[in-house]
Amino acid sequence: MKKKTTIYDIAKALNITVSTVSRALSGFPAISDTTRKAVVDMAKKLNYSPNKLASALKSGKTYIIGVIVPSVQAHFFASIIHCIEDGLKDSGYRVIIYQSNESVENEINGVRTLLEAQVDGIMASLSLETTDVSHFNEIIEQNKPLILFDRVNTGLKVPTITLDDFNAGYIATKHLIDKGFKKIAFVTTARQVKIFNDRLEGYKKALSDHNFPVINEHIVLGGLSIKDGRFGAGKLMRANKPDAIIAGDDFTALGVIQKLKEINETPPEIGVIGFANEAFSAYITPSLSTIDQHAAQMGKECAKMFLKMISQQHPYDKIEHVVLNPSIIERESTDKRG
Amino acid sequence: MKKKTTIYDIAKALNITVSTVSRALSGFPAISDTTRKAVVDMAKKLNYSPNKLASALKSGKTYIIGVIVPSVQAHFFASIIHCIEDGLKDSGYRVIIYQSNESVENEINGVRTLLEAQVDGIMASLSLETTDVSHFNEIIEQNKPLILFDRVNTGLKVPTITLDDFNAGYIATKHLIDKGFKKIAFVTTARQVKIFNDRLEGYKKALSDHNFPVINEHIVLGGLSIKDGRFGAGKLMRANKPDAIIAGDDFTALGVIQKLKEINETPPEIGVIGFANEAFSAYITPSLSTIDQHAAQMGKECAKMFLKMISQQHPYDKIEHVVLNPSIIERESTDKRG
DNA sequence: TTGAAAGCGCTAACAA
DNA sequence: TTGTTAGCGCTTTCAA
Repeated sequence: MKKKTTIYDIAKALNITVSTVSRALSGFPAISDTTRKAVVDMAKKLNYSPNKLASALKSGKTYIIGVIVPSVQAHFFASIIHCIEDGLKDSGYRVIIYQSNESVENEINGVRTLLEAQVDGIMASLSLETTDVSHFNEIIEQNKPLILFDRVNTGLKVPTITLDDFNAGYIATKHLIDKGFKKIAFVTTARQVKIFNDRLEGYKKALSDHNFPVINEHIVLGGLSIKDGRFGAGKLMRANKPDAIIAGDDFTALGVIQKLKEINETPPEIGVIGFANEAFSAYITPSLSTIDQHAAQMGKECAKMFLKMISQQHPYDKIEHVVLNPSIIERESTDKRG
Repeated sequence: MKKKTTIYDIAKALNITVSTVSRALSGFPAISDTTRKAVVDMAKKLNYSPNKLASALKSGKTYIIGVIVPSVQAHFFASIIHCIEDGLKDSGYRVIIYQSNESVENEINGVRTLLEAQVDGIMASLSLETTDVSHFNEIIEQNKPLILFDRVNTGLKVPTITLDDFNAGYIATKHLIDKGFKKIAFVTTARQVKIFNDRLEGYKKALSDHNFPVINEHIVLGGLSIKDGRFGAGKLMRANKPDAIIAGDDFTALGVIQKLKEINETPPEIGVIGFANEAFSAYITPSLSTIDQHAAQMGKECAKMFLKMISQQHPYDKIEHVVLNPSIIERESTDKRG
């Protein structure tokens, strides 16, 4: 195994000192063009590759930022990550991803691991399990930027990028009302997570704004998954049948649709709408109406926010909260005719 | 901004030396229990968090391995990553993901970035653009494990984990033949990428094994996407119409199905099968028959291979090639009755 | 414009 | 069982 070349090798070969080499390589201004060229050429010749670890150890900056998400298998988070990377790469920052798999324990581990890796900042979307958020405090204490997105928690005094989920719930409901549905049910998670609560509240508000009663047995609290969707739809259709169902996310909506098809109430006979615009939502039959959560924009805003925070001398000098507006994507599953 | 605690702070507080602290913290055996306990307690008290950078710089091991994939937005790669992480976490290794977005340039950058970050090894699946693979040589020269998976290249003398794609193409074709389809077409990429070539060859072999002619105009070479699928299906249905279409991947198959539905040749009237078992494939209408690529198993094998490589004194002492067998998932799109 | 030298936080060989 | 000390490869202050 051949020894890796360091700036010492370059220095020795050119009979200059490491400081000169370091300066030449890092674009320091006060360097003669000849020296710089000689160094760069020699670096290439010796096949030099900088050790970012050493640089980071000395300078205290790794140019790596950590992103904690529940799972990259959800299209929404994959998109966000993609856009965060995109928005950050011109500034030389790289992203490292940590998946919590919806477990607080993993999330705590993630924060620790990323901090030990000396990341320059962290962006996170909370796991469904997370209620206590004290494990994030260490980031703030180290004065490193922490940005929460989508699944946030008001207990932390940090910038957030969110969707207006109350409004998301509201417009989903209003859309169904506008389409002529009169008995609208809601299948969602029993967990006390802000964004899901907000959607439910938006639903209730929309109902009462339009003089519809909020019927308790029309709200099914369970989980969010295809299975939960099937279960929820089954339960709803057994008694006091609704004529439309809002599902907490697109996976759940898919389960609802499957169940409804099985019992010959194929949407839009019963209207169905979801949240998140997953990859499959446009392609199932009937295609699923859903609320678009603007993953791309959310990722972009995260990147922008991070850049803004490190440009301030104190990252938490002013804490901004960006709220994006959801929009509805109308497809067949709510397209009731007549 | 308060100063971070280091092992020096712990040493000072306990009136011992840093080496003792280091040993106590890293589970070195020859340490008295009292000292160890004192150190651990003090570490907790001072809220100590190790600087992995410094440790890595000194020890030469970061316990981070880099994974280069075309995109995490493809369900297949997201699953693989998940399983790689899973198989590696017990050994203390973390994964950092780099997306090539199907561009060689990004791939080259990825290798460089990961190497500069001093990863302990790299796993990669090649971009569609990649033909020259010399940028991977540096990894081998540094004697670090490199494992290629799924989209591999025989030019590199490294372990590989692949699917038997020839067989994948063969069984997809055979499945259609068994179902009674007689004029089977193939829509795939024009790029010379091994796995796609292999599938096509498997298709040809299956045809000739069953005494069907290989008809040139039944092979449409373009790209792989929903759009390409629509285009391919359109082109095929214009002249010398096939009665079944194999698509290079599930996205392309989705496009094919969309087009066929539009012209009232809804599958399985015309049979359609894809590759990859994407997230949506089970849920579209008709549900899509496809070839399962065993992402989970592939990820597991990658992790296993890496662990094996680092356990040898020279990672490339013996180079293994793991080939997984594809299996077919039969759904509605090929379920021709009578 | 360049050099000398200290040190980032940790590990590990050697000594005691 | 613990201490001493020399680095890992780089950046950066101070001096020349």
